[in-house]
Amino acid sequence: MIAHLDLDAFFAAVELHRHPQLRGKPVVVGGDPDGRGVVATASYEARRYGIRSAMSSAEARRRCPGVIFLRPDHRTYRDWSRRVWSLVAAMAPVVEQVGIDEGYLVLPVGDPGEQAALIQLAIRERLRLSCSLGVATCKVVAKIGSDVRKPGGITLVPPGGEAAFLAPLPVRALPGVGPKAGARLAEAGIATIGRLAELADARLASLLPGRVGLELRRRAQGIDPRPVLAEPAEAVSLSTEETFPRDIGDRETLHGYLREMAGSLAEGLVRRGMTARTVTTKLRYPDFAIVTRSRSLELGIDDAETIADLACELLDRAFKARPGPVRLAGVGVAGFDRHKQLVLPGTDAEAEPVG
DNA sequence: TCTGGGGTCCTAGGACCC
DNA sequence: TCTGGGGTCCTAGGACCC
Ligand SMILES: [Mg+2]
Ligand SMILES: [Mg+2]
Repeated sequence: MIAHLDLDAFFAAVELHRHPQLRGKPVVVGGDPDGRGVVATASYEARRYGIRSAMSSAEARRRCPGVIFLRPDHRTYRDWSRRVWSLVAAMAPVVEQVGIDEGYLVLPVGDPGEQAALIQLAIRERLRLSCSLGVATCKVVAKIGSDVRKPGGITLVPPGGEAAFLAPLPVRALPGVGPKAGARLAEAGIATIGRLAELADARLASLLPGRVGLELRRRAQGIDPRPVLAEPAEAVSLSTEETFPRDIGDRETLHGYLREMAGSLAEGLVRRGMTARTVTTKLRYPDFAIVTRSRSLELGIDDAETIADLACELLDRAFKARPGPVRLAGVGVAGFDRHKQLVLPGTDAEAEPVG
């Protein structure tokens, strides 16, 4: 059996440790309510006012004028996250962290419900943090399980009971069914995971085309062969972006921001001992449309100048397709290679034509 | 003064290769 | 010489997750 563990209102919970006088009050961790900020996490008291993650901070304040806003402090959350996951790692044989506040674990031998309760208790007693767990035979069922009795819940789905557990739940509870897929399914009258699970091939293909639909139907049936991985996945991209308080149309001003972002990306690459072969510039326009332009090089780079020059050139290219102003600009790098990698002598064999 | 920031993965067409 | 069938890489866009 495996478990999915998810910390409850994690950012808000960490902030309540730093500001205990705020306990019991509605608290939002998020961006500027007088600007373009959004809610990252709302405390459970704030949720009583209908405040939710991703809601604009201005809307959150309309719903609860007395709500206390705190800016996110990711470094501190990462520190707390490390404490949680090293504690869990000491109690479970295999741990795969998949986000700052959640992960999968293989439970130690013994009664799975008891083991999950022990881990939950340890996190509560040692770190004073609340978490929820789902225990099941596969990832997707464990993950949904951790969600259904939040906060502070444990849900155990017995082997063989997966499909029956999932069937009555709303289709949006299935990870991978987001706003778009959820709306398409709702239009078609598919409200529950059970209905998705029993869709015939043709109907599925018309509603959720491609491999995505096939995979979601398998998950809806409680079938998910993904293993719990002991090794963290290698990063495939690194990016930084900024939403401006006011839209910016001036090319030179944007170049300045892009150069700054290029600098922090270069730092990130050097710190990781990586080089990148692809640079991408991203723009978001007032109508929320996103335009990206990217360019790949033959050799990897990790210096601020080169990334900055490319990012600015890509912005100019994007502006030819669609001129500004923009509300957001960003730069990303991808196509990583290990820095100072040993170059091996060529081992290519001559390939034969096929067919 | 609606709508963050950092990510992953998928799709689809064209280039190019065998 | 009316037209195969892969495969990979690149680019751009998009859905989704926390
Ligand atoms: Mg959580
Ligand atoms: Mg989570």
